[in-house]
Amino acid sequence: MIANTPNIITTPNIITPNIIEMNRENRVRTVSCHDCTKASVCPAYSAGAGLKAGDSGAPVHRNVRAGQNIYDAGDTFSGLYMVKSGFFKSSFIDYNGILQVTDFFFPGEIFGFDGIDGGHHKAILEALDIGSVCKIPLTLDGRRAGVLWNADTLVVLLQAASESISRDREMMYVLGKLSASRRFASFLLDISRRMAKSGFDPDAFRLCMSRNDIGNNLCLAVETVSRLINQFQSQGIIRVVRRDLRIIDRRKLEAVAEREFETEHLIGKAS
Amino acid sequence: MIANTPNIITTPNIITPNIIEMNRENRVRTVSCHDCTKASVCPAYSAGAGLKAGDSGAPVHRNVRAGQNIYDAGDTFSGLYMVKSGFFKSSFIDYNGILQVTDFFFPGEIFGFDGIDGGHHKAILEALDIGSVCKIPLTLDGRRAGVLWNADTLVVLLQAASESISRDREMMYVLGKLSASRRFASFLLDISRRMAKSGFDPDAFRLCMSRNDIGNNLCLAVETVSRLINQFQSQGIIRVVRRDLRIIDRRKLEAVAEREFETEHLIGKAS
DNA sequence: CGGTAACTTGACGAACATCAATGTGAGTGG
DNA sequence: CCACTCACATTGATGTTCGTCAAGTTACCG
Repeated sequence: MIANTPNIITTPNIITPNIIEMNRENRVRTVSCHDCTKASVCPAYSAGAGLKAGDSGAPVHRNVRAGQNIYDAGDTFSGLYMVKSGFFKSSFIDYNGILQVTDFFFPGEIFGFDGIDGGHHKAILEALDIGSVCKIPLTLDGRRAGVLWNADTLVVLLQAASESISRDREMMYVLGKLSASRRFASFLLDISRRMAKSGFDPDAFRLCMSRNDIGNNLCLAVETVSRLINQFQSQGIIRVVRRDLRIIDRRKLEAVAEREFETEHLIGKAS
Repeated sequence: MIANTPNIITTPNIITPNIIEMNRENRVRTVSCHDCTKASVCPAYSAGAGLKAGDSGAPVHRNVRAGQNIYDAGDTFSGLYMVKSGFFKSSFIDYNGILQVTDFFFPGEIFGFDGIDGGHHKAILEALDIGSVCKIPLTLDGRRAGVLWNADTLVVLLQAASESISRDREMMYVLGKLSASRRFASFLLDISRRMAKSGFDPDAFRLCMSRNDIGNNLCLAVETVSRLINQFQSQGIIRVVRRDLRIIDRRKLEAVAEREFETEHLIGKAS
């Protein structure tokens, strides 16, 4: 999918690793890691600081349109990805052929861990909008890391993996133990938090995914999600127009997520 | 909890790293990593091969009794643990004070990742039986790994973390999408597989955890677990006497887990 | 033994899925 | 500019799974 080394254009900037950016299919431009707004959270930055453009371990930038896949299930693992802009969806197809949305990714976040164990990606990674990612090449042949990788970098990766584990644990809890309304409230708060972390307004944002994706991710029927949106809206907690969402009463939303606030069970009841 | 360096007893064996074993409180004995049956799957083995007993990075062996904790929520992260024998339970307490059983660990498996992100353990790790673990000291001050750790070792850890992520994803799927009977069937198959991997009989083993723990882990009521055990038993799939379980018809168990086999919905129905 | 924790069994209802029908808006093409 | 389409979203009616409550039963440990 990503042209790895062949199309690399060497630029005057040879002190810092260069990034190949592909605009609409074949247009590419190189960017310096130093200019990257995500450098502070990027494991490639510390590791690649001494790399030259064209080195096999140099990060590769890629632009995508909505609906495009970064990788598919079964693709050979060849590195991790840092979201530079846009929003991404991670899903996989279970042995019954049913799609399962496992996660969403926001700018500044790292994905691709699903490919380390076993050497092949288990998930499908799809762009939900126009966006860009930076691929951090990483080879794990046997037990030896790619030559460009030092212990410091791997610690950063280990920390990212650990964060991913923590989030998954949280998610297991949400799926297993929480009612539909608490799940949805938790979901909104999580999105809001990550939006803020990515530099967006935590109280007014555009839901980048469909109701279907939300339902799938929370393991709720689409209809339930729809009803919850309405319920929250009529309770003055949020305000939604299509996919644009505004959190009106964050306190109340948190209360719902933590059960302090008993939501009227409008769902599944004959009115 | 674990005395780290003070009680180390240096032995004649100084070529390989030595392990401190503490029997009933204060009795300790040193063991060589070379004699360890889990060396092939242990990240400490490759990393520690050149260490001497007493070195700060040397693995530390510890024996535990049922009910003892390896670490508690909030404990400072100081390393990962490899299960040498026995069975362990990982749980945490959510912000509502409710206990959530997240995982079980079998001989040869590694736990402790919950402490890497943030530097403090989020989980409580309890021994379900008499057993022993080997602590693999690992410090992550800032972004720098403990001096004894090389890139190779960290790759092993990264792979273990990735496996943990894969397992968690699987679990999210189980919790969110599967019916009670499919969950329980999946649970039994998972236990069986891991039992086999640990060198036990995959078809006849002792459930090391209580019904309560199973229910909690699968996010099912204890009563439901009890009913499912009965149901599976009357369908000739398993045979259970207290905690001793035998898989009679593995094919059928797999079919239940994958929905091919429609379990009679004996539950919640007036007979 | 007797007391407690673990487990089983039954009855009932609530929460949510499912089914079905309708609404809505972004494209597309004339 | 208007019809047409198609995916996405809403809304209502009905049914099933599983949690909850309650009352046993059994093992276990002093």
